[in-house]
Amino acid sequence: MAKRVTLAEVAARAGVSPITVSRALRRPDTVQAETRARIDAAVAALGYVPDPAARALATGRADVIGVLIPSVTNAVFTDVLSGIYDGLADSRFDVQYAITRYDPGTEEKLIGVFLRQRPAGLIISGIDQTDAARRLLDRATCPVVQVMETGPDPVDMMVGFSHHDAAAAATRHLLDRGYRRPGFLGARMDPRTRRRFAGFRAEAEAHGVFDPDRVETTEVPSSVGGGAELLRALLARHPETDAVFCNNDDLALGALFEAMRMGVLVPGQLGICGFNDLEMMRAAEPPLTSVRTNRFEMGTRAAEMIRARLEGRATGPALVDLGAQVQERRSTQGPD
Amino acid sequence: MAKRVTLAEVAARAGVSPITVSRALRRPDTVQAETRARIDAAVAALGYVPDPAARALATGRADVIGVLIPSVTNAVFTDVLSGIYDGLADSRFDVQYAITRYDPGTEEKLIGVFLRQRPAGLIISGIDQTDAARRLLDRATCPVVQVMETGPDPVDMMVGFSHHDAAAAATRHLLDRGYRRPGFLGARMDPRTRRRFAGFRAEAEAHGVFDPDRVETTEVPSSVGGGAELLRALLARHPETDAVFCNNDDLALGALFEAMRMGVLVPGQLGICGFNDLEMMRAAEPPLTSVRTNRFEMGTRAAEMIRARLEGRATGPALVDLGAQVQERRSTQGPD
DNA sequence: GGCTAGAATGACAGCGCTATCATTAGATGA
DNA sequence: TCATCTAATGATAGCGCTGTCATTCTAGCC
Repeated sequence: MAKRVTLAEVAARAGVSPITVSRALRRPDTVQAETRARIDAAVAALGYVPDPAARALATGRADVIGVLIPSVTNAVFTDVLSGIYDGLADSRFDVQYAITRYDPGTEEKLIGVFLRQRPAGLIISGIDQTDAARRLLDRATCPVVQVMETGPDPVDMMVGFSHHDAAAAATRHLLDRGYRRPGFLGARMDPRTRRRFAGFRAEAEAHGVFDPDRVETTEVPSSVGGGAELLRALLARHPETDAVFCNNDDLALGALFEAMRMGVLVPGQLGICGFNDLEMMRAAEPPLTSVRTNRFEMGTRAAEMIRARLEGRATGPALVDLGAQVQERRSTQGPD
Repeated sequence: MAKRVTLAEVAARAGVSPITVSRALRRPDTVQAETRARIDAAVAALGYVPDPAARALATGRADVIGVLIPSVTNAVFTDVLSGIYDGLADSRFDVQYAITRYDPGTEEKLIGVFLRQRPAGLIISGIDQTDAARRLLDRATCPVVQVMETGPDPVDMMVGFSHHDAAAAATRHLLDRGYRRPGFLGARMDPRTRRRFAGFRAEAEAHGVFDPDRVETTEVPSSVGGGAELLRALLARHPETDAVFCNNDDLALGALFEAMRMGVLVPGQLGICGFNDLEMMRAAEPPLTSVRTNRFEMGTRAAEMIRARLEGRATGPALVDLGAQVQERRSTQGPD
């Protein structure tokens, strides 16, 4: 591989001491312009790149932002990841991520592993950490951001939205459009999913239209095919159902296809509303109503909050609620 | 944060020297069972976790597998990433990824950054590295795996399939089913996309049915909405088109929805074939034909190849072709 | 001229771990 | 019994960098 070039070699070539090179690289303003120029030339000539491990050992800090997400094959999380990556693009920080597989125990273990590396910052998904994980985080000396949702008692900072309220708003939209026998389709009932269900339920109950038997859920991960199955099962039991709030867009898309197969007209006989507002929702036929969650921005904001803290800049509020917006489309135009 | 516990503290508690603790952790068989037991107890009692930076500095090797992918919001790559992650799950290695944004220059830079950390292994996407990147990789002292496709002259190891041949097979399938005026829809014409187009073209030409004017492409990233637009544009110019080979599944889904909007019957008036065989293809109505690319397995195999090399186990062939399989579904059943 | 403040640079030690060689204790064989 | 070998453990140094303090130099001032 590329021959290792050390600070000392750069220093020798520039005719200065290693520590001066180190300074020139990290705080250029503390080194005379002329010296800096010689050093820069030597760096370029030798193709020097600092060794992150040595730096981490010497400073007791790694220039790493750790990110914990449940899954990397779920677009919801990769959108956030992408935002984080973007928000850190022109910084000295690297993103290092790990996957919890929706398991709090795994998350707890990974938090420990990350903290041992003294990361510059930590971004974790959601608010459902174990007690032990919570204690670890409370003692962390780096900024911590919880993303994906808002809730009481943040560890440190938080960017997200209320899944309960977002689901309630979507449900209200269905009722506003005249649907009266709404059902709920859900897969992989993780905590956020449950809070969405709670929002659906609360709103439906407030209008006296909640029927626990029109709730169709499964523990398996969500998928388009799963959405089709859930709708089929629900309509078999409750053909009177006139709308479904789907826990996410994959399920909604599956529901749409299944409705087509069954000859059920959308939106006339069945309203369909998804959650997350993936790009495909707008392009579907009929276009599918969904709830826009600002995932990319969640990532960029989380990154920015950490950077502001680390760079000693003024930080905004510690809790940022990005809200969620019901994107009304034809699939919930109302019953015939 | 968790108080730092060093090797020395563990050693003191176990009544041995630090180096013995180090050995007990890394090569337990070289330490007497009784000693090891004392050490393990001390490790557990103190909650010791090794400092990766110090280890990397001392060994000149980081226990990191670097992964370079073009994008993290494209399911194609995250499936591979997920496979890699899975294949490394019970190992001492961490995955560290970086995003090239489909830009060879960025990729080149990132390869340099990664190599500087002396990773245990490197996984990169595709075969279109710059000359400079290629030179860097050739001099790398760690295993390197190119994933996503196969090609001549691997840097080291390779797992993938021929995009050209896979596209040709899909095209042949369309022709076998009786379609005679096939078109091509493509977005973000990166090198792999181009090779798929070349496969389509070669096969269509071999059957005398290629018309360069039935090719509709755009440079913007692919999306469902984009697929709809491309199909609309193609059919506006060439209403005689009786089938489309779509460069990926998003485009195919968009094409399906657009066909619905236009009242074009699928598969009777228009056959639609996608690429990658995402889960939704099977669940669509009509179910959409696509080309299965074994992305998760690509990841696990790449991880396994690196592990085998690092652990000195017998390595299989350096070039693994996982092929790609046309999944025939109703959307290409044939014209009326 | 002598003194001081501040800017620029350097010397030194050490971060936590492991590679390398050295040492010790016990086993083996003639 | 003594040399010889092997297994187990230890002492030492150093990976590449940066924190801390020390030193040098220049400019400015009375």
